[in-house]
Amino acid sequence: MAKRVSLWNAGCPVARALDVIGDWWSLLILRDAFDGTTRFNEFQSGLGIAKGMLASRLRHLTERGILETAPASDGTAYREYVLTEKGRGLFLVVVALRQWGEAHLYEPNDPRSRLVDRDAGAPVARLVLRSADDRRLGWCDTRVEKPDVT
Amino acid sequence: MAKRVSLWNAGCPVARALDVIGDWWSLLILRDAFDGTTRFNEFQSGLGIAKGMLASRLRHLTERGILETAPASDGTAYREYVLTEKGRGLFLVVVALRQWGEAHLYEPNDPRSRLVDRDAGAPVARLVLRSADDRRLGWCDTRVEKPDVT
DNA sequence: CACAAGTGGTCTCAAGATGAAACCAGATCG
DNA sequence: CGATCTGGTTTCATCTTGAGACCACTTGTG
Repeated sequence: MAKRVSLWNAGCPVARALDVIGDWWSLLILRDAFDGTTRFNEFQSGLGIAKGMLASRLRHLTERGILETAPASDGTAYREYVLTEKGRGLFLVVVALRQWGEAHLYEPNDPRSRLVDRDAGAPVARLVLRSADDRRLGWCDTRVEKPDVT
Repeated sequence: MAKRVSLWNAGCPVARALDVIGDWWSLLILRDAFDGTTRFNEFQSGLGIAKGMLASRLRHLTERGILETAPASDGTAYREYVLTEKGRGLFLVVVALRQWGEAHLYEPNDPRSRLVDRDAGAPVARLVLRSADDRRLGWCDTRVEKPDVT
């Protein structure tokens, strides 16, 4: 689905990433995929998305190598959508969004889903940015280095 | 700008976060903001966004407490848009997107911007998800725990 | 096997979101 | 003071999205 503007050729990885998953639905579809959803109808009823949109998004994510279709694991002739390695790489993006949402968008006691460690059952730790030599870095300890234009 | 569907009341922090910054332009605006952009015209020419859209997005981000307007730091009577504490919290989301883009969307030698440690000048380390007791966690080591519905 | 229901879509149409460009008021510059 | 820059608003044409009808194939039921 051609966007009005394509960022595909941008020299910035953020822009290129958004070109692939920057629309309203893609990250929600991925969130559900990480949560175990695999079937068209599951996505559709879970998200309340229009079928046409869902078909278009799933096609797009598949073309971009984030999802792939596989024969249904329950033995029926239907297909299911599963995350590829590349798609699983987006897990941290979803986690970062979740942690920001938890920290800034809820009152302390609002009910909300939590991401927990499967073994311990405890909430996961907050993500932290570190330098190559393992110092903790904040936003202002970093800068963006433009590519060489030589 | 009311979206067709609002996710604001979702019990999922990911959905609620996307309700705020899930559209095509918001994360790009934030990326530029993290990169030091503060003025309307800077955003507009840097992104190639239509002025109406930009005004609408900036208003939205301001209403949601992610940006705020301040008197221009250069002494003129103009205003500038700066990130709030809440907005700076989105830094890790942008970093996660960047790292995924770098890892999966570029050929090894394609030129691209990099996020580097300001002191050492070296690229930052990859984000890692850890448990409360500091074990490294992968996607399948976690699960989403739904809120109590008692 | 016949038939109803479920799955995984496509197609169409109205409404909403977006891009482009004109226009404008106040601030700044020379 | 007039020209230009900044930070928008308004309007309009176009693209995207949501809702729902429709359809082919699969599965389940008797």
